[in-house]
Amino acid sequence: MADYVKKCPECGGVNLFLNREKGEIVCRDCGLVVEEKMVDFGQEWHESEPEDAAKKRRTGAPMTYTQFDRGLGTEIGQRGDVYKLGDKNRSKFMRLRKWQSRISTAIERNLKLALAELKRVASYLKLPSSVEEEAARIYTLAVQRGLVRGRSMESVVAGSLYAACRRHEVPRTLDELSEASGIDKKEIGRTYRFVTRELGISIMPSNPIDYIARFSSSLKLSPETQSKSIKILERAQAQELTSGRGPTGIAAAALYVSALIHGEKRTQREVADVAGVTEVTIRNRYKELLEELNLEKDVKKGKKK
DNA sequence: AAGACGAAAGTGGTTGA
DNA sequence: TCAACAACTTTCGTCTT
Repeated sequence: MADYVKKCPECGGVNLFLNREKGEIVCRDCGLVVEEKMVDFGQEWHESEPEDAAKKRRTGAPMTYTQFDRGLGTEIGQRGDVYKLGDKNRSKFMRLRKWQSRISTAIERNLKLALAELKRVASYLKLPSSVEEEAARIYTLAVQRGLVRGRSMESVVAGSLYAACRRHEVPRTLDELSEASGIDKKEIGRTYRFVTRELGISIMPSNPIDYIARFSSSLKLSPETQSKSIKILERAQAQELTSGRGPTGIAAAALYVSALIHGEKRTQREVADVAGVTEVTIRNRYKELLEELNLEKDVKKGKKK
């Protein structure tokens, strides 16, 4: 499912990730979309059954959204970088301005505020623009369904972003979302669950491997260590070691082991902080990994270096 | 002195009656 | 709605480097 190719033109990172499903290559260090072959990011409720009018109807007025999607989709295709962000924003707000004439002012005003907040949080987290767009779409749907009622706008924004991250397999932890948005972690989790359930958005359980790139670069580990940890994770998954466990803990443990193997020792504390788990959790996962995958000898080899 | 290890008790979320 | 349960955290004492 994942291939690693060449280097990111923006930051020189090696964490380029090809997502075949969506046909895009994303740099996981800086979030740059390096290449995008497939334009349509539309959700399944739009694209999967274009002729099925009954199903379409359940999300309200699909044509408006489809146009919205398409318009943005072509923009994302450009080799956007920080310097071009300004242009993108401008055209997005132009588009929003167009909406003003069509949509009631109450909803429109809320959206404007919310999208500004969304943009702020997204850029704080350095999220790819595709994720930001997805989150905006989710939020818009949530507003139309009246899901914001009784909840703060900010928490729904955070929840939408979290959902968008998960869908695009560039996961951020609830802690990170919480720090960026200033919303309580629990609250984000709640609205996230609520919104995804109400909108019928299905989300795969997040994969520990998705966290590796980011943790690894925070810890300044070598690419070898990083790919080794992914191999470890793949083996662990094959042996059902990962199910039911928190993905961040497993990712952290795999990274810790593989750092030991390659003689790039990091303390449990360091890894734990980056991953947002405790040392104890790392130890537990670490122990499981060692005995299930007999990595003891490899670790010893690493120590000699 | 710092890190690693493990036991024990506590917390918040999920599940199933 | 409530109790059981698993994963994770907190805290703390001991061992290792």
